[in-house]
Amino acid sequence: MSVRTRVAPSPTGDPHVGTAYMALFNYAFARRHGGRFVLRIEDTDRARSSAASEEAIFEALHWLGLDWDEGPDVGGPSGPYRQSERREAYTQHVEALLESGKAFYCFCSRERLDAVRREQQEAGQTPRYDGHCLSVDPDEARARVAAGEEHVIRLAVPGEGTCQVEDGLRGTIEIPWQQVDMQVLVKADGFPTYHLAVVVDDHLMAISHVLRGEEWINSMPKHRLLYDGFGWDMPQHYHLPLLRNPDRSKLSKRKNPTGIDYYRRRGYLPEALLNYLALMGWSMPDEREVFSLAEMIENFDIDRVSVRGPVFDPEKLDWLSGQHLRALEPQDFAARFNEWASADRLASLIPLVRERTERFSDLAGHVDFLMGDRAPLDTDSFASTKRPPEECRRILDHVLRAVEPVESWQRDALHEAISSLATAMSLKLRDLMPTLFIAIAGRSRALPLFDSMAWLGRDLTRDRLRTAIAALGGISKKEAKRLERAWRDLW
RNA sequence: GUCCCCUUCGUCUAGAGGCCUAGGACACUGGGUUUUCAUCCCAGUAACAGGGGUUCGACUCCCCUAGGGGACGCCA
Repeated sequence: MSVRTRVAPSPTGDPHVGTAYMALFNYAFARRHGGRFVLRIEDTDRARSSAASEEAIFEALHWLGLDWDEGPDVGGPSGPYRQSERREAYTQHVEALLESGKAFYCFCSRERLDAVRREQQEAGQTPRYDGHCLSVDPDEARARVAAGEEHVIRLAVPGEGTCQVEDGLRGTIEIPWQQVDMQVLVKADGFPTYHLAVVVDDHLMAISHVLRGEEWINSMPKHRLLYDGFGWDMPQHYHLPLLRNPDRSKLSKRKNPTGIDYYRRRGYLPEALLNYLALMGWSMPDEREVFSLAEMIENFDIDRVSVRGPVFDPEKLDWLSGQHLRALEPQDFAARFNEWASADRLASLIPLVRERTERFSDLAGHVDFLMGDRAPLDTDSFASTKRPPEECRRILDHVLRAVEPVESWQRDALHEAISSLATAMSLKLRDLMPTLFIAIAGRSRALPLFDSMAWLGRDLTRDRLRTAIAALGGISKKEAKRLERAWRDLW
């Protein structure tokens, strides 16, 4: 059997380092075994998926050099590779499940579902569908569906016993069926959920080995039921550990920069990021730590993956980046630098600096905090704002919250979000700005701030606000509560 | 709360019963090279969560406890 692996990101938001991590291991595994690596887009969530995000995923993976043999943009024998374009496959297969009684129509209202869930939670049980619509006669159900009644399709789950599943890294895992929910397979909008789509697609695309995040372990029984229901063999599954924040919770953008683009913009070499990610849970047989993607592939052995959730450590990434950078020949170094400080990026800065420039030598001084890192900050850095650290922290905390929901990270949207924040705080925008200038640019006079924030991008901006707050003494648990309340009272 | 997974230096890890006085890397500390800084080199601090077994022998196997994480959505 030939080896085929896949990475299956969902195109919502900015491409995540977790996606790069999964892509890397699936890529290395496929290459090591002379197999094929597939990119599949899981865009079954109509509300959140976007074409822009999909494009950003392609771009990010290309930058990393993790090229796929089959995918939505390059095609392949198992296409289409976008789940939204594979709907007949799902409806056709779920029909078989319906006929054999392994899936059933459900007409329950969300209100009823919420009520049931609440009761179960109060009774200390695992929230789970109570099987209400299981008792609806199949013919009656069909009639109701035909009459246009809103419905979903659910997976029928055994009431007793335990399910055994195999994880390549952990061995046999047993989960009581009682714990497994009668998962929705097809939503009211006719789109499949992840669980249906992933099983159908992995089979139809002949995926032989699934390397995915640990968060999916508890879904294996549902998938097992589907594979059995279809009469298919289950691919070998390996659940890789989740990348962690320093507090060991799952790596999240609230606590860490998680965008691939963040690392790209800060000038990390893609090979360094890949090298670092490879070290998260995997090691070379000879314990070498600095290596290339080719060397990783050459030595890749899934059994050398450890299952402990590794904390993402930016300092070690920095060191690795230095190792790769210094290994470059001067002309390559220059070429790579050129690539990073691309003509397009530079050109996008010109409108901001032109009015302020008389000689080219003025330029570096203007864009230093954009192309480069912002100067390191401490409490004194904010002296010019004439605000005590506590107030600066409050402003920055609230700015962080205010820009969080901004979808299109553009100047006008940022301007609007922060203006309304100022109004809500009973401040003039210009009273709020000095603090923000220090946090973002590191000085009180700099290029237009909203343009700068837009240019920096979401992660970099968020990171600067966060590090500025830390420089101001940080936020204690008590203060966090106070800020949370103050924020809520604002609106 | 229920279920599942995990537990070696601060962090990433090596370790598949005796090779372990537990090795390496980052970070940190000290020293050296260097006009500065950085690089580089050398040295140092620092860990098997706890308790029971199994065994002649446990970091390695089993059980319990504790801690951490994850899942419990018509999100993936």
